[in-house]
Amino acid sequence: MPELPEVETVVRGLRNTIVGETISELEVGWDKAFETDDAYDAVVNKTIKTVDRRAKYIIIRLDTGALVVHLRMTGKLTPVYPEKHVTVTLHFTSGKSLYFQDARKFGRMTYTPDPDDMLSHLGPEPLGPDFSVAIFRKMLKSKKRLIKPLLLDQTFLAGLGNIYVDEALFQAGIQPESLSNAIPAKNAAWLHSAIQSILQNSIDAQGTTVLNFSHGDNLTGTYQAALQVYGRSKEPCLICEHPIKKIKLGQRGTHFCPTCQKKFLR
DNA sequence: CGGCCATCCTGCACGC
DNA sequence: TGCGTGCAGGATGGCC
Repeated sequence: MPELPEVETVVRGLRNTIVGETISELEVGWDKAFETDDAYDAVVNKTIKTVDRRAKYIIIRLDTGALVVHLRMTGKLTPVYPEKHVTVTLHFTSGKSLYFQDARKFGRMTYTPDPDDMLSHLGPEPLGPDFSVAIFRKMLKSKKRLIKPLLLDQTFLAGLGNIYVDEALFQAGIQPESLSNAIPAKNAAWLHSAIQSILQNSIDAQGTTVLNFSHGDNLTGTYQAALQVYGRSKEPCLICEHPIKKIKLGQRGTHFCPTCQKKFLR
């Protein structure tokens, strides 16, 4: 499923392909994918000005207002007509189209007059300029929550998904059931560093690959091979060879090394 | 407030 | 081979 780096790659592709296009028609193939209420008039005959990313949301800004897209698990945006699972289509006056393809139908497209307001509940961007180690330490101290569900909470920190949280906690030596306010300063700094490097390395890896903008189905090549705990249940830890453990935490599959990652409770 | 649960969906891995 | 079952997951909202 698309994590933040995949969404960033999609956004960069869209900047090259749909900016400047004028929407001539909005076609909804799956009602829940786009609540149309007043959207039709707000969207048709509008021109795409910019494409931005906020966390895992894609913001397609129009003359006024914006289309906000979340790909969730299986969503893709592609200029090539996919034979199946098309939930929304934007047709352009140029004759081109943009297809929202989503096999599992979790993805959503929304029209909003004010995207910044719509997304104002989100926490800081992990790669943003304000997300310093000092700030992060304060954020962790201010909560008394299990670290894994906390990192997945988009109002706390925006853009991390299940896979990258498991990887970041492994790199920082923190057991996922640790309490946020009990994490030592050193581990908090490692976690901060791990979050940023995992995201940045993954973005860089995709940026160096030739990809069309329909990319985003899976973790591709480079980064897939770099996963150290996710999906490696019962396989030996790459550091200590102890079997990787998998538990359920906050409804999510959670992978960690019981010996390399310490459980901080107070 | 924090944690847990169900919900939405369908492809896919697995077992018989 | 083919079928049935269960799992996967991001975000939201309800409940205790």
